[in-house]
Amino acid sequence: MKDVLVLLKENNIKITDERRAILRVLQEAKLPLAPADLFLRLKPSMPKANLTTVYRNLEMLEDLGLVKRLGFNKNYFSYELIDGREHHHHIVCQSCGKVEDLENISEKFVSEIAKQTNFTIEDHNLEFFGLCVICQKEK
Amino acid sequence: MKDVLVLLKENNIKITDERRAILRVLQEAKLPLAPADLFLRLKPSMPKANLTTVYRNLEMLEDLGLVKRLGFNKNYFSYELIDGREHHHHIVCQSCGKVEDLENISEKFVSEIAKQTNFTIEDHNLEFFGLCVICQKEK
DNA sequence: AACTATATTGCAAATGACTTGCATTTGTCA
DNA sequence: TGACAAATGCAAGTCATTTGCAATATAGTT
Repeated sequence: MKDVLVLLKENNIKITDERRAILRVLQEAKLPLAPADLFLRLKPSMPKANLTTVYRNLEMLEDLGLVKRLGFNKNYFSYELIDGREHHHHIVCQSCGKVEDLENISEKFVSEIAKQTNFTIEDHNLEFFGLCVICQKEK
Repeated sequence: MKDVLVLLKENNIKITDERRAILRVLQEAKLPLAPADLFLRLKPSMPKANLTTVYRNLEMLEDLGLVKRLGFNKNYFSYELIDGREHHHHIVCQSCGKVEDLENISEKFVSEIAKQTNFTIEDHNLEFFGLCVICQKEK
């Protein structure tokens, strides 16, 4: 968490209560949060939290590369703290909505695509959808 | 294209001028189109085309599995005709926006994820972003 | 501790993609 | 051709997200 504060300072970004709270909630959530959801979780400890500010801060954190925006929901984006985490992807249960992380997706795979297309690959998004173990049993 | 008309009939869906035109434009585009873009391309041959109808028809075509909705643009979805095409993915140039198809992504990859997570995998979205050959040279 | 420059916030209003209600029109099939 | 269900057009609504601007807070500097 130290690194984050340093990075903010380096970018002339002031450390406000709401920012600290947003970072904390993201960290505690351990799952991608939609702005509205983050806002709700912020409220208890920060009654004057403001949804607009949440949006602005998520955008700022994304620009700094501290947060990743994920588009697997139909009507809104979710945001996840990158912190020092490994690059990873997600698998989403289509029945209960649970999100699990996928670590260890081989980079070999990405370089294969680069070779195939001659693109320089800067980023990639891999999303998997299906039924988690619990929801499989409920069928 | 015959199969499409048969499928529509089987679902009590009427074949209207606008539907024929939408299918033709999607087919000619050979790339995913946003509803607004599709609407523009529709206009010349169909001056009374209506954006609401475009939305409604894309949704219907998606429900029938004739069209795939893609979310790699920030503010809107794009739609691509599936027709008889192989399941495939896309790589998007972050500079010029060009979209290329990726065929031959190994299914081995998907089954590996299934084993790792114990999910039943129903769907997946793989998107790659980078610089195409032309835009690499312009740097 | 007060001062200043600049960043941040809060609120209300705007935006823009997409959806919906409903009256009118059109396709299909007997 | 006629009847009925489905499709369309238009206007209005929805909802996530963005923006303008005035008020406030932060972080150096005196």
